[in-house]
Amino acid sequence: MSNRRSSSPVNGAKGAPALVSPWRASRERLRDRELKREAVIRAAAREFNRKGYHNTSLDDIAAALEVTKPTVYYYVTSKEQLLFECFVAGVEQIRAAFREARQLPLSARERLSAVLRHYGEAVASEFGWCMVRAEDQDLSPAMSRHIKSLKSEIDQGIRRLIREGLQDGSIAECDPKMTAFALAGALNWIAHWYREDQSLTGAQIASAFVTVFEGGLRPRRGPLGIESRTRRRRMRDALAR
Amino acid sequence: MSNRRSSSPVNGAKGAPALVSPWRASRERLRDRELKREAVIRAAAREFNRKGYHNTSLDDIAAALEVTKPTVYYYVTSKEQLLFECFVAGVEQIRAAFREARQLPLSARERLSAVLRHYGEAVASEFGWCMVRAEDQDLSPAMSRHIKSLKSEIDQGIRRLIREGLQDGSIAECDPKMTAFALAGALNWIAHWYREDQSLTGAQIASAFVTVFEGGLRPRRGPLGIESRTRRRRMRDALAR
DNA sequence: CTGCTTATTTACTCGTGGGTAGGAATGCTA
DNA sequence: TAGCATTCCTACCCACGAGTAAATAAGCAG
Repeated sequence: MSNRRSSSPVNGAKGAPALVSPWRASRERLRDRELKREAVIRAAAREFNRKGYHNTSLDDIAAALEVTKPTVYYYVTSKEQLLFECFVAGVEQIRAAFREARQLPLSARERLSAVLRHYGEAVASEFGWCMVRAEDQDLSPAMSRHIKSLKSEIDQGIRRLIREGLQDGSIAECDPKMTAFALAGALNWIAHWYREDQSLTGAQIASAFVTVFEGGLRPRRGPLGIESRTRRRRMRDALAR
Repeated sequence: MSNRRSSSPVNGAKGAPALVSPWRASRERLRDRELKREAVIRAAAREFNRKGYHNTSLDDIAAALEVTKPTVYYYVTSKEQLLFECFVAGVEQIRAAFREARQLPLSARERLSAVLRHYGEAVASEFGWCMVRAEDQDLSPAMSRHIKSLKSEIDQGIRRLIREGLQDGSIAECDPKMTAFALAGALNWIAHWYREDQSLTGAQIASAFVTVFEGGLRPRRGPLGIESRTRRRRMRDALAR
């Protein structure tokens, strides 16, 4: 980094100015700037995550970066935009999950499960809070519309996978709309409690959830093993009590 | 209502002053006051529900009641308390659901489903938003602790029912903690979208969710009917594509 | 009628926080 | 060296909203 300047004049003196373009420095500054901008957005995400959008001031975010408020404003235009960028960062992870799943040579249910696992990981990630809890109420009508359309896209993607599962027989009879709400809701909610209990990774939680969704609460009647029969007897006893 | 006062003097003139106690008026004023207080809390719940806690000013709440801000402060001591009262009103419905379910002579899974149905209705109710989205971050440490303990009580209640279901065999093998999170999360999330789509009642939504939870996504292999076999073939075809 | 209580108002205080103006470093270009 | 762009800071503005002081209206008690 710092030696660039000292070597530059030497090359320049040899008559090869094209080799070390004079634009290089400015390109690197641009890249620097982009990195800093991302740092601002990540810092905002962390603070929102910790204290909520309304309880986080731009002074807080600036302090977390060890700069002052106007510096933050040098990289973003408003607090609202900051939230929006965090939101988009989170949503992008989920959209990637859909693209990836589309390639998999699996039944629709298995593709859905793959998407849900990624979905859960995204919600437990740094931007999960912003993605899940960015309230339309906190944003201008224009941004609110934009966010709603992104959310709707994800919702429709899940419903579509469910419908495909109904078609290929890998998913049991159900109402796609309500089922999609139930699945997404369970995963979204992770953002509310994950902070407090980090004993599991996002991936582990998502997998546990998917297992519940796939199997359901009601026990499946396979060939009855010994413990299954015991259980059934216990239940009869309990009911007879 | 209004004729009571006109008849009072007549009774009083007959020499039966004890019959119309002089305290009665003040007792009624007290009751009036309580009714007004409840109206304030309900109005707050509605406004929070529409615009969120931070985007609702006490002036808004007052305006909704067609009074002024100090009047609201005559009935509650702070905005925080207002949110807290809304929260408690919501939670109380759920606690009632647990008490009720305890009496039912059913398997644990069925009792759990009954609780979840009431739970879903409560979340879709007037106070659902406040109950579900009251952020610890928005409240003083003392209230935050109080709210957390109430929430935890509900969580433990669900886990307990799940454990009972594992014991009596009515619930399939699962991790009680994660399963409770998944179920509660799906239902809690209703508060995020129910405003927008009121085509179903809270009870209908809750029932649809419970059906999904109980059955699971994976089809159950009963005696294969014609359509089940067709589905399986379709799936093989899809996979072979 | 007089005084006490309840209920509600008008008219404020004051802290907080989003956002900005304008200047000072820093460094690149000519 | 001057000159221009980038980056960051100090010092502000100002709107909004929680909460309050104090006055007023409306009953009711003696």
